Amino acid sequence: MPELPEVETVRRTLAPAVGAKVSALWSSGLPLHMKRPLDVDALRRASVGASIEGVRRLGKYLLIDFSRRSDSVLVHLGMTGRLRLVRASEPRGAHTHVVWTLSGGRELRFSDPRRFGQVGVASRGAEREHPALRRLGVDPLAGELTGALLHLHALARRTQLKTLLLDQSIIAGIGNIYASEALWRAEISPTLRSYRLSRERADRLARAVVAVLRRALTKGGTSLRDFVDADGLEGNNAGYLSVYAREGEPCPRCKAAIRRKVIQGRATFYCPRCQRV
DNA sequence: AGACAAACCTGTCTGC
DNA sequence: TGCAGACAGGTTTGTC
Repeated sequence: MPELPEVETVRRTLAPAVGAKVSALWSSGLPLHMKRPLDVDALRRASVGASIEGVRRLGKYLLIDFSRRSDSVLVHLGMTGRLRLVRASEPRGAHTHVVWTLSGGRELRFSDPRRFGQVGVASRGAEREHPALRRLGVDPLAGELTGALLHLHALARRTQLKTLLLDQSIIAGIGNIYASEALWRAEISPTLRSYRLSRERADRLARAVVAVLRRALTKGGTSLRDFVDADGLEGNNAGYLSVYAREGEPCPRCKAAIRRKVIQGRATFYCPRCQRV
């Protein structure tokens, strides 16, 4: 579900939790990401008794910082994960796996039916040494993504361009929806071999990636089924998708029928006429 | 190097 | 109505 715009939307809607003090932590005890059990003790040490100082985002990961604690809480939403700020009186839905009890009668809850998400801790100030964050590439919303950089990485690889876009060690935050959308916007075929990407098209693609992510963010993210922000609100970007999940519909640019093709095991949508190899 | 499949899980939708 | 199968926004791991 959540790619960079969705994760950033969650981060922003968690702002009202800043300053809240954590009094307790509960866990379902079920393992999350890759069947690894939650380190509940580490989570408690990092958060219980402290106040939330801020929430940061690295790629699709969220980092929650606490006062006077050397570890931050690390959250990845996986496919169906939700991080919600609710009143403690609100009923706890199924698939709730971690709950932080906050001051002011509120709770921060992590739920995830498929349990592909992650909740853990990372050393504050040395987050980048965490295995999950060590190899993250540039952040497209931080102005770090340039055509030159994208071109450099593309030249070094022979893979299909869409696969390159999904590689978090190059650009952190693009997922399956926005990979298709950015390639459509840049008018480049998802199957183009990376090393054949011209510098000019790399510039265009870099701009397209940023534009597509920025617009999605202004719409509060894309909700196709599961995504909601910390307040439980769905995003409004789904209606602005040009090709994703629109197989057979006319291309908004040239009216040719949009096609679906599996690349790297993931559904990929593109216009066969105006996206050229 | 890279393509591919499977694995981790549950829910939903489709077609018979 | 029931059931099987396909599919889902992510990441890791293993095989060829």
